[in-house]
Amino acid sequence: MESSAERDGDTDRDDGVGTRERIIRAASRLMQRQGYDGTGIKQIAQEAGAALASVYHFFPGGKKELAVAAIQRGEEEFADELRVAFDQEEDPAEAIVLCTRRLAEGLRASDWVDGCPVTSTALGSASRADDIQRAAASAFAHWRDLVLDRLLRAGVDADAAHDLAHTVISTLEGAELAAQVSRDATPLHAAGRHLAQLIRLAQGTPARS
Amino acid sequence: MESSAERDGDTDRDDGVGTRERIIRAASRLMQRQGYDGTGIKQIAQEAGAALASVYHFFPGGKKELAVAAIQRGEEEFADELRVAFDQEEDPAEAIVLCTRRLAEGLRASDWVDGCPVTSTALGSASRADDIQRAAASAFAHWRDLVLDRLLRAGVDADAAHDLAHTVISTLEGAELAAQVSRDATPLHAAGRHLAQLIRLAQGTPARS
DNA sequence: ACGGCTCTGGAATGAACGTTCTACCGGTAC
DNA sequence: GTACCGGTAGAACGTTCATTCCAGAGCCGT
Repeated sequence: MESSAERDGDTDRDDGVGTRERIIRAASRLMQRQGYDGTGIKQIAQEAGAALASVYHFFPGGKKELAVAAIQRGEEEFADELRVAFDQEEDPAEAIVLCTRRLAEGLRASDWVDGCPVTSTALGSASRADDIQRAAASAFAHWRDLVLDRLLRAGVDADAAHDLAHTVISTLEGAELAAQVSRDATPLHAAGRHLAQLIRLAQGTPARS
Repeated sequence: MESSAERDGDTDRDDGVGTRERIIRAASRLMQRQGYDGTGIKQIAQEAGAALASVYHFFPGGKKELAVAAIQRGEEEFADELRVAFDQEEDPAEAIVLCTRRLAEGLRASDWVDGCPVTSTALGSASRADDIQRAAASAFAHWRDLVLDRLLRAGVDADAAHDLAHTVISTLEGAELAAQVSRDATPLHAAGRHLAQLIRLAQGTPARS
């Protein structure tokens, strides 16, 4: 499945990263910007600095298998961002606010083209390939579990925490989408404030008025 | 290559619905399911029961112009749903809950393929065509204004209402996305509950100073 | 009957798509 | 050395794509 160590003897030839890794990165980034159908395999190979045959060597399942790998990569990236935010802010409400701020920064830095890598890859292709739909669903579930875990540790009631974890992910996702489409970070900032409000409410702490 | 020429509901013969209208409907429905790049113009023409040349006759701008029309159609559809919900429920919080329920029903009825028509059409193509991005942004802004208007009439403080309108749209959008990808209505139901909570909170908080 | 209009049928174009194939290179193992 | 194997280069496959063009259908007021 996934081999974390990608070095044989001396490396640091090209980018210090193996070909397979470069292909995944290129696929993830391109599909994030152009969607599944809008991204060609030849384009991925070129962007990765790899040969076309190499793509099919590492991903014999073709474009679909590549999309699954790209989605899993995107899942890990955002999961890391969530973990970092929860690590930097001990208050879960503040952590979510920090998260929205980071998303807004990333979006603006890319001139509003780098949205959620999972969403754009999965939308439109999920109805044709079950593997892709399953990978995207797994990403959402994984992120939700990270939030759920933090909410439970913050003393939120179990039933409320399950619901709230859903809404945190939905709102983050939707706000990033709205911000990307509108080319304006306001949806993300509003989402951060309101999610913090909901989390504080669920914790039993009186919210800011 | 014969695949279900006409079926499902009504394929809109000459029942007073002109060719141009049928093309818009087909484009909107197909791009909603398959995205911009995943939908071919020939497929749209076939689904609409129209000639390929007719598509270019009514939409000389080609696929891009067609996508803009499809997005505008999707905008109107959801705006109507919002208005109906606000009309049926006098409490804005309950109206949003009703809205999430309707979205969940529609999603399940289509076997989780008919998500937000604007999102799937705009994602991935907006970075290449400014017209499409602008149409999608306008859709989000229009929906937001509908919510904002209702919140203001419900006595919500102006500043709070602006923010809350953003979050209502973001969360509805994100929850529909999460529900579609996960093939599970839970995100929408949770979103309804939490948005109602936020709205009631904003209604009960009088404007300060 | 007429020309003038909107709309359509079907073929054609050139480019891009995903995928497959064969030949080849640089190693390590024998 | 020779044999082998993971990885690469590039051409070729058949298909589909968006778009264009033109000849002709249907209908209109005259």
